[in-house]
Amino acid sequence: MRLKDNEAIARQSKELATIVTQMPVELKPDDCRVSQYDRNKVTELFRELEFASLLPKLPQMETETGVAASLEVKPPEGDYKIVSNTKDLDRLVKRLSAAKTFAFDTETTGLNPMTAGLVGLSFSPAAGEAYYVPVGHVGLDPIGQLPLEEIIAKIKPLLEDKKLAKLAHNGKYDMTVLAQYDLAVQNLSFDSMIAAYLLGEKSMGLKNLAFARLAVEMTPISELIGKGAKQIPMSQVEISRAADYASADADMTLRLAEIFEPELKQQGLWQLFAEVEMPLTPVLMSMERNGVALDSDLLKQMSKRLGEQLLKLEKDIYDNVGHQFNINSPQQLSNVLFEELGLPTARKTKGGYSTGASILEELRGVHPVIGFILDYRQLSKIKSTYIDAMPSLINPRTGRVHTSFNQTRTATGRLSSSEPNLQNIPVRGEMGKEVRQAFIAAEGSYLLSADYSQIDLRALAHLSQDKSLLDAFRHDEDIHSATAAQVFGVDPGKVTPEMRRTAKTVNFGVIYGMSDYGLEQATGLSREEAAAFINAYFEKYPGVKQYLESTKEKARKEGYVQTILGRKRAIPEINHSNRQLREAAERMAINMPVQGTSADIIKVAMINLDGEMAKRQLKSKMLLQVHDELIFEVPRAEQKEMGKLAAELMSAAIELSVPLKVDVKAGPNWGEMEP
DNA sequence: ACACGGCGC
DNA sequence: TATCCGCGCCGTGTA
Repeated sequence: MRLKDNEAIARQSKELATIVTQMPVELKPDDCRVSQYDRNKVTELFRELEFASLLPKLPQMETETGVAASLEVKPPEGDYKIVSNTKDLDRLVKRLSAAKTFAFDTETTGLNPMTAGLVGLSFSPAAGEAYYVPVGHVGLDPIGQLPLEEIIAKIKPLLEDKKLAKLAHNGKYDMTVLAQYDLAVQNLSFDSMIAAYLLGEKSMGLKNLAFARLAVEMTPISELIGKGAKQIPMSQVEISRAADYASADADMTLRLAEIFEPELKQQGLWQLFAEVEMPLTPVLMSMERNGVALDSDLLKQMSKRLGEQLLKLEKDIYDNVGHQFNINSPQQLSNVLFEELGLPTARKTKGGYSTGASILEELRGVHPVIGFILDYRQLSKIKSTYIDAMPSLINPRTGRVHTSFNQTRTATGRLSSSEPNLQNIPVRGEMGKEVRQAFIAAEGSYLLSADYSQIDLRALAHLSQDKSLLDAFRHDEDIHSATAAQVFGVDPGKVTPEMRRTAKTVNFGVIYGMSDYGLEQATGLSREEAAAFINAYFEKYPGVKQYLESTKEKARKEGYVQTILGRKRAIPEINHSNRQLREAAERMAINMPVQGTSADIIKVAMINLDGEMAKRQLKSKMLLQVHDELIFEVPRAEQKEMGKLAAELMSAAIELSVPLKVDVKAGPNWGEMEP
């Protein structure tokens, strides 16, 4: 079920949306947060969405009109108070102190926590009890505000007190905002967004969760600040209205935590939550706040140079084709190549024939324009995505780019990075390298990179306990060469580069659930050769084959698969009657435990490293994580110690049946690093 | 808003 | 018989 389906349904009927939100989890009567619903409508909807098999699980009708009695959706209700004088503020501080645990939330002027201004703070020490402290509202308002300094001075000791447990929804955001006010939140012990993520909720927004899990329909923020061009900042919203809104946020966060905590425990996810995900949040916050420095001059110079090269390529392309057109439009390009020039076609898309790189690559020799187009594509991608877009993301205050690491985005447990995505900076090719050279270390420092060698395959070796794979890693063999030797049946010394390349493709292919068709596409092999290779592979690695089977079996039986730390991914379509959907589900089931175990490992490493760096009072800073790699900014004097520490703690993060090997490099920028 | 294409691991 | 190998984010064109 995709989110957009839910949203479309939600527009028509909130009640149906609620039911569908619960899908495809087994429905219990309690899950229907509606006063009534029309069973015919639901039936129709489920058939349309191919959920007919779940119809018997719908709560039974209790009346002849087909109306089931259940919970009712309500607006947020509670005792919400505004704190705008010293006496009330002092009282609030005492109340929160006594509670030992409280939820909090911030209202700000924007979405970017690095630049947003604080508008107000809300607190909830108990369900149905919340307080709003306005600090940054502007304009005339019948309700007053205390001075920012007084509020910070009194709230700071609470938020910085390690003995008081804080709850928040997307707490990294609030912590980052408050950090700009020199307030370092300690002991964020429960983030309801992360809890929802681990529990496999479809939508992680507070409003959606409150609706689906608490039967509370919260006010959308657009009701306060508007939307589109007519938006106003929260600072211009009346205090009384902001207070209700913000109080509900803190209140619902607390209530969600109360139901999520037992669920996490019951599902065996508590340790992952409390000892990995929650401790990771402040580490990510500091990485984001650290940011990374850019060589703006180099970017400018590259932009100019690439612009000139692109103009030349454009001319070459137009000359070859005979007229001008928009090369960036796949549709127009398809027309030119396949209609006008009559080149052989491959895959079809909606707008015409596919013009992807792998297809153009096949046509390289057929027409001289193809080479120019491929070059154009490559340069244009690098220029627009990685060069021209970057300067606008430099924070004027820090002069650095501060990516955002999202902890609740991926299906496997990996992090993702956005605004900008620093996890997909080019690395291959001349130009790719040059882009990386624009990511530089501060004066007197180096960038240091520590990356896991073959972590996914090591995770596979551990999970599958395949004897040959374990052996290969225990003897620190070149795994792709070892695979090639095994599968081609030659001596390790006799493996050709070609053989190794094929073996490498297959090693990765296994992790992705590759078919003979997939292998054929990815290599030059014929279908038969590909199938034979895969067969030979599984004969040499029977443990891997067995593991893949048992993983799929687990998904079929339990409905989910897991990583080494118990992280779960639901695989709802594993038993689907549509073969394509079912096989796609199988590939997800195979891939998630491997990719997710790697993610578990590096997360633990990050937490341990952050702790040890603080303990040793190192000046080095963790800047980036790129799935199997950590990048630090390291004063020259700490380079040796930091390299050793990173390698040690990354290797020791989680003990597997095979060693975890870590390679360390350093240099003045991300593009020029040496061991 | 969506599809395509393309960058990373 | 035909067949998209997993996970992301983002710029561009098209609607």
